[in-house]
Amino acid sequence: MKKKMTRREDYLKLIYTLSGKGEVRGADLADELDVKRPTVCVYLKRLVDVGDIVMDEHHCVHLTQQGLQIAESTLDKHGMLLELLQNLGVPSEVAAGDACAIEHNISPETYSALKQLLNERQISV
Amino acid sequence: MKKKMTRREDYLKLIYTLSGKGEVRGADLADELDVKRPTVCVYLKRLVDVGDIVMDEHHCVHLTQQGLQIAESTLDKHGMLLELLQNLGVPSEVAAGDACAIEHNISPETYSALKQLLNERQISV
DNA sequence: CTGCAAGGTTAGCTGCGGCTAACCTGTAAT
DNA sequence: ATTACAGGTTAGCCGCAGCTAACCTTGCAG
Repeated sequence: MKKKMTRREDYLKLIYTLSGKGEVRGADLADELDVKRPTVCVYLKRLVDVGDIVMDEHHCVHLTQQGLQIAESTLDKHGMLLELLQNLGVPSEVAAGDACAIEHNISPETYSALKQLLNERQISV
Repeated sequence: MKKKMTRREDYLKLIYTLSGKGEVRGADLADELDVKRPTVCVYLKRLVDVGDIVMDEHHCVHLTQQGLQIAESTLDKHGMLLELLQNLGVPSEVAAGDACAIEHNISPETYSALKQLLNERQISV
Protein backbone atom coordinates (compact mmCIF):
# COMPACT_ATOMS: atom_id res chain seq x y z
CA MET A 1 0.00 0.00 0.00
CA LYS A 2 1.71 3.16 -1.17
CA LYS A 3 0.96 6.24 0.89
CA LYS A 4 -0.10 9.28 -1.04
CA MET A 5 1.70 12.55 -0.40
CA THR A 6 -1.43 14.56 -0.85
CA ARG A 7 0.20 17.96 -0.83
CA ARG A 8 3.15 17.11 -3.01
CA GLU A 9 1.85 18.77 -6.14
CA ASP A 10 0.77 21.86 -4.23
CA TYR A 11 4.29 22.38 -2.91
CA LEU A 12 5.95 21.72 -6.24
CA LYS A 13 3.58 23.99 -8.15
CA LEU A 14 4.25 26.80 -5.72
CA ILE A 15 8.01 26.27 -5.70
CA TYR A 16 7.97 26.41 -9.48
CA THR A 17 5.98 29.61 -9.51
CA LEU A 18 8.05 31.32 -6.83
CA SER A 19 11.25 30.25 -8.53
CA GLY A 20 10.40 32.67 -11.30
CA LYS A 21 10.57 35.52 -8.80
CA GLY A 22 13.90 34.73 -7.11
CA GLU A 23 15.13 32.46 -4.35
CA VAL A 24 12.50 30.28 -2.68
CA ARG A 25 12.58 30.03 1.12
CA GLY A 26 10.44 27.97 3.46
CA ALA A 27 8.85 31.03 4.99
CA ASP A 28 7.53 32.09 1.59
CA LEU A 29 5.99 28.70 1.06
CA ALA A 30 4.42 28.73 4.51
CA ASP A 31 2.93 32.08 3.75
CA GLU A 32 1.44 31.10 0.40
CA LEU A 33 0.25 27.67 1.48
CA ASP A 34 -1.26 29.12 4.64
CA VAL A 35 0.52 26.70 6.95
CA LYS A 36 3.16 27.29 9.61
CA ARG A 37 6.91 27.27 9.09
CA PRO A 38 7.54 24.02 10.96
CA THR A 39 5.00 22.27 8.77
CA VAL A 40 6.83 23.42 5.66
CA CYS A 41 10.22 22.54 7.11
CA VAL A 42 9.16 18.97 7.78
CA TYR A 43 7.44 18.59 4.43
CA LEU A 44 10.44 19.91 2.51
CA LYS A 45 12.56 17.16 4.05
CA ARG A 46 10.16 14.62 2.64
CA LEU A 47 10.33 16.25 -0.78
CA VAL A 48 14.12 16.03 -0.58
CA ASP A 49 13.79 12.35 0.39
CA VAL A 50 11.61 11.51 -2.60
CA GLY A 51 13.91 13.47 -4.90
CA ASP A 52 11.63 16.33 -5.91
CA ILE A 53 13.80 19.14 -4.58
CA VAL A 54 17.26 19.95 -3.25
CA MET A 55 18.16 22.55 -0.65
CA ASP A 56 21.19 24.74 -1.15
CA GLU A 57 23.58 26.00 1.53
CA HIS A 58 21.37 29.02 2.18
CA HIS A 59 18.27 26.84 2.81
CA CYS A 60 16.84 27.84 -0.54
CA VAL A 61 14.69 25.33 -2.41
CA HIS A 62 15.38 24.14 -5.94
CA LEU A 63 13.38 21.69 -8.04
CA THR A 64 15.12 18.62 -9.38
CA GLN A 65 14.36 17.40 -12.86
CA GLN A 66 11.74 15.12 -11.37
CA GLY A 67 10.17 17.87 -9.30
CA LEU A 68 10.18 20.18 -12.27
CA GLN A 69 8.37 17.63 -14.39
CA ILE A 70 5.68 17.13 -11.76
CA ALA A 71 5.28 20.86 -11.22
CA GLU A 72 4.93 21.59 -14.91
CA SER A 73 2.51 18.76 -15.44
CA THR A 74 0.35 19.91 -12.55
CA LEU A 75 0.41 23.53 -13.65
CA ASP A 76 -0.53 22.44 -17.13
CA LYS A 77 -3.57 20.54 -15.84
CA HIS A 78 -4.48 23.45 -13.61
CA GLY A 79 -4.30 25.91 -16.48
CA MET A 80 -6.37 23.73 -18.75
CA LEU A 81 -9.07 23.20 -16.12
CA LEU A 82 -9.15 26.88 -15.25
CA GLU A 83 -9.58 27.91 -18.86
CA LEU A 84 -12.23 25.29 -19.47
CA LEU A 85 -14.30 26.20 -16.42
CA GLN A 86 -14.05 29.88 -17.25
CA ASN A 87 -15.03 29.12 -20.82
CA LEU A 88 -18.08 27.33 -19.44
CA GLY A 89 -19.03 30.40 -17.46
CA VAL A 90 -17.77 29.51 -14.00
CA PRO A 91 -16.61 32.67 -12.16
CA SER A 92 -12.80 32.95 -12.06
CA GLU A 93 -12.45 32.69 -8.30
CA VAL A 94 -14.59 29.60 -8.10
CA ALA A 95 -12.99 28.09 -11.18
CA ALA A 96 -9.52 28.52 -9.66
CA GLY A 97 -10.57 26.68 -6.51
CA ASP A 98 -12.20 23.86 -8.44
CA ALA A 99 -9.25 23.54 -10.79
CA CYS A 100 -6.98 23.15 -7.75
CA ALA A 101 -9.20 20.47 -6.30
CA ILE A 102 -9.61 18.54 -9.52
CA GLU A 103 -6.10 18.76 -10.95
CA HIS A 104 -4.66 16.15 -8.59
CA ASN A 105 -7.17 13.52 -9.51
CA ILE A 106 -7.75 13.33 -13.23
CA SER A 107 -6.59 10.47 -15.41
CA PRO A 108 -4.66 11.05 -18.61
CA GLU A 109 -7.76 10.02 -20.54
CA THR A 110 -9.94 12.62 -18.87
CA TYR A 111 -7.22 15.21 -19.29
CA SER A 112 -7.09 14.57 -23.01
CA ALA A 113 -10.85 14.59 -23.39
CA LEU A 114 -11.24 17.86 -21.50
CA LYS A 115 -8.37 19.46 -23.36
CA GLN A 116 -9.90 18.56 -26.67
CA LEU A 117 -13.24 19.91 -25.52
CA LEU A 118 -11.56 23.16 -24.59
CA ASN A 119 -9.87 23.39 -27.97
CA GLU A 120 -13.17 22.86 -29.79
CA ARG A 121 -14.87 25.54 -27.76
CA GLN A 122 -12.06 28.02 -28.20
CA ILE A 123 -12.04 27.54 -31.96
CA SER A 124 -15.79 27.89 -32.23
CA VAL A 125 -15.78 31.38 -30.69
CA MET B 1 -10.51 24.93 11.46
CA LYS B 2 -13.12 22.28 10.79
CA LYS B 3 -11.72 18.86 9.95
CA LYS B 4 -13.04 17.33 6.79
CA MET B 5 -14.52 13.86 6.97
CA THR B 6 -13.02 12.90 3.65
CA ARG B 7 -14.79 9.56 3.33
CA ARG B 8 -18.21 10.70 4.47
CA GLU B 9 -19.74 10.86 1.02
CA ASP B 10 -18.26 7.50 0.04
CA TYR B 11 -19.90 5.80 2.97
CA LEU B 12 -23.25 7.53 2.48
CA LYS B 13 -23.32 6.82 -1.25
CA LEU B 14 -22.65 3.16 -0.62
CA ILE B 15 -25.17 2.89 2.20
CA TYR B 16 -27.76 4.43 -0.08
CA THR B 17 -26.99 2.01 -2.87
CA LEU B 18 -26.91 -1.06 -0.66
CA SER B 19 -30.14 0.00 1.03
CA GLY B 20 -31.89 -0.74 -2.22
CA LYS B 21 -30.83 -4.36 -1.94
CA GLY B 22 -31.86 -5.06 1.68
CA GLU B 23 -30.39 -4.50 5.13
CA VAL B 24 -27.01 -2.81 5.26
CA ARG B 25 -24.40 -4.28 7.63
CA GLY B 26 -20.92 -3.08 8.44
CA ALA B 27 -19.31 -6.13 6.89
CA ASP B 28 -20.92 -5.32 3.54
CA LEU B 29 -19.56 -1.80 3.67
CA ALA B 30 -16.09 -3.04 4.59
CA ASP B 31 -16.20 -5.36 1.64
CA GLU B 32 -17.27 -2.75 -0.88
CA LEU B 33 -15.04 0.03 0.44
CA ASP B 34 -12.11 -2.33 0.60
CA VAL B 35 -11.30 -1.57 4.23
CA LYS B 36 -11.44 -3.78 7.32
CA ARG B 37 -14.43 -4.27 9.59
CA PRO B 38 -13.00 -2.36 12.54
CA THR B 39 -12.37 0.63 10.31
CA VAL B 40 -16.01 0.63 9.24
CA CYS B 41 -17.23 0.13 12.79
CA VAL B 42 -15.35 3.18 14.02
CA TYR B 43 -16.37 5.30 11.06
CA LEU B 44 -20.03 4.41 11.43
CA LYS B 45 -19.95 5.74 14.97
CA ARG B 46 -18.75 9.06 13.62
CA LEU B 47 -21.54 9.09 11.04
CA VAL B 48 -24.00 8.47 13.86
CA ASP B 49 -22.41 11.33 15.81
CA VAL B 50 -22.79 13.79 12.95
CA GLY B 51 -26.35 12.64 12.33
CA ASP B 52 -25.98 11.02 8.92
CA ILE B 53 -27.13 7.54 9.96
CA VAL B 54 -28.77 5.58 12.74
CA MET B 55 -28.11 1.97 13.74
CA ASP B 56 -31.01 -0.32 14.56
CA GLU B 57 -31.06 -3.07 17.18
CA HIS B 58 -29.64 -5.58 14.71
CA HIS B 59 -26.61 -3.34 13.91
CA CYS B 60 -28.10 -2.46 10.54
CA VAL B 61 -27.42 0.97 9.10
CA HIS B 62 -30.09 3.45 8.05
CA LEU B 63 -29.67 6.90 6.54
CA THR B 64 -31.25 9.85 8.30
CA GLN B 65 -32.89 12.59 6.30
CA GLN B 66 -29.58 14.44 6.37
CA GLY B 67 -27.58 11.42 5.29
CA LEU B 68 -30.07 10.69 2.55
CA GLN B 69 -29.77 14.20 1.21
CA ILE B 70 -25.98 14.03 1.11
CA ALA B 71 -26.04 10.58 -0.49
CA GLU B 72 -28.47 11.64 -3.21
CA SER B 73 -26.60 14.82 -3.91
CA THR B 74 -23.33 12.95 -4.23
CA LEU B 75 -24.79 10.25 -6.43
CA ASP B 76 -26.33 12.92 -8.60
CA LYS B 77 -22.95 14.61 -9.08
CA HIS B 78 -21.32 11.25 -9.72
CA GLY B 79 -23.87 10.32 -12.35
CA MET B 80 -23.58 13.64 -14.11
CA LEU B 81 -19.78 13.46 -14.19
CA LEU B 82 -19.82 9.87 -15.37
CA GLU B 83 -22.18 10.63 -18.22
CA LEU B 84 -20.24 13.70 -19.22
CA LEU B 85 -16.88 11.96 -19.27
CA GLN B 86 -18.31 9.04 -21.20
CA ASN B 87 -19.92 11.46 -23.62
CA LEU B 88 -16.49 13.01 -24.11
CA GLY B 89 -15.05 9.63 -24.97
CA VAL B 90 -13.38 8.65 -21.70
CA PRO B 91 -13.56 4.85 -21.24
CA SER B 92 -16.21 3.83 -18.69
CA GLU B 93 -13.83 2.34 -16.16
CA VAL B 94 -11.60 5.38 -16.14
CA ALA B 95 -14.55 7.75 -16.17
CA ALA B 96 -16.03 6.04 -13.11
CA GLY B 97 -12.81 6.46 -11.19
CA ASP B 98 -12.44 10.09 -12.15
CA ALA B 99 -16.07 10.84 -11.37
CA CYS B 100 -15.49 9.43 -7.89
CA ALA B 101 -12.43 11.58 -7.39
CA ILE B 102 -13.98 14.76 -8.69
CA GLU B 103 -17.47 14.51 -7.22
CA HIS B 104 -16.37 15.48 -3.72
CA ASN B 105 -14.73 18.67 -4.81
CA ILE B 106 -16.82 20.61 -7.28
CA SER B 107 -18.59 23.85 -6.50
CA PRO B 108 -22.27 24.37 -7.28
CA GLU B 109 -21.20 26.72 -10.07
CA THR B 110 -19.04 24.11 -11.73
CA TYR B 111 -21.73 21.51 -11.25
CA SER B 112 -24.24 23.69 -13.06
CA ALA B 113 -21.86 24.55 -15.85
CA LEU B 114 -20.91 20.94 -16.46
CA LYS B 115 -24.50 19.80 -16.28
CA GLN B 116 -25.52 22.34 -18.85
CA LEU B 117 -22.64 21.29 -21.06
CA LEU B 118 -23.81 17.71 -20.80
CA ASN B 119 -27.35 18.68 -21.72
CA GLU B 120 -26.15 20.56 -24.79
CA ARG B 121 -24.08 17.66 -25.97
CA GLN B 122 -26.85 15.14 -25.39
CA ILE B 123 -29.32 17.24 -27.35
CA SER B 124 -26.92 17.78 -30.22
CA VAL B 125 -26.54 14.05 -30.88
C1' DC C 1 31.17 43.85 17.36
C1' DT C 2 27.12 43.10 19.28
C1' DG C 3 22.50 42.12 19.44
C1' DC C 4 18.04 41.49 17.63
C1' DA C 5 14.80 39.87 14.30
C1' DA C 6 13.80 36.70 10.70
C1' DG C 7 13.79 32.34 9.47
C1' DG C 8 15.06 27.25 10.15
C1' DT C 9 14.58 23.27 13.08
C1' DT C 10 13.16 19.96 16.78
C1' DA C 11 10.03 17.91 19.94
C1' DG C 12 5.78 16.61 20.99
C1' DC C 13 1.04 17.01 20.37
C1' DT C 14 -3.66 16.70 17.43
C1' DG C 15 -7.35 14.43 14.31
C1' DC C 16 -8.15 11.48 10.32
C1' DG C 17 -8.52 7.13 8.39
C1' DG C 18 -6.27 3.18 7.98
C1' DC C 19 -4.42 -1.46 10.25
C1' DT C 20 -4.03 -6.03 13.47
C1' DA C 21 -5.00 -8.70 17.46
C1' DA C 22 -8.14 -9.90 20.54
C1' DC C 23 -12.43 -10.26 22.36
C1' DC C 24 -17.68 -10.36 22.55
C1' DT C 25 -22.30 -11.76 20.76
C1' DG C 26 -25.92 -13.94 18.50
C1' DT C 27 -27.65 -17.18 15.16
C1' DA C 28 -27.64 -21.47 12.84
C1' DA C 29 -26.35 -26.29 12.49
C1' DT C 30 -25.54 -30.43 14.45
C1' DA D 1 -28.02 -27.68 24.17
C1' DT D 2 -23.64 -26.93 22.40
C1' DT D 3 -20.65 -25.17 19.38
C1' DA D 4 -18.75 -22.90 15.55
C1' DC D 5 -18.71 -19.10 12.76
C1' DA D 6 -20.01 -14.53 11.11
C1' DG D 7 -19.97 -10.17 12.31
C1' DG D 8 -19.42 -6.25 15.81
C1' DT D 9 -16.37 -3.98 18.92
C1' DT D 10 -12.24 -2.41 21.59
C1' DA D 11 -7.49 -1.37 22.22
C1' DG D 12 -3.51 0.07 20.48
C1' DC D 13 -0.72 1.01 16.72
C1' DC D 14 0.63 3.44 12.07
C1' DG D 15 1.58 7.46 8.59
C1' DC D 16 0.00 11.96 6.98
C1' DA D 17 -0.30 16.75 7.53
C1' DG D 18 -1.34 19.99 10.52
C1' DC D 19 -0.24 22.72 15.12
C1' DT D 20 2.55 25.22 19.27
C1' DA D 21 6.48 25.99 22.09
C1' DA D 22 11.00 26.28 22.23
C1' DC D 23 15.34 26.42 20.48
C1' DC D 24 19.21 27.37 17.05
C1' DT D 25 21.43 30.13 13.30
C1' DT D 26 21.76 33.88 10.34
C1' DG D 27 22.79 38.37 8.82
C1' DC D 28 22.32 42.95 9.17
C1' DA D 29 21.81 47.62 11.65
C1' DG D 30 23.73 50.31 14.70
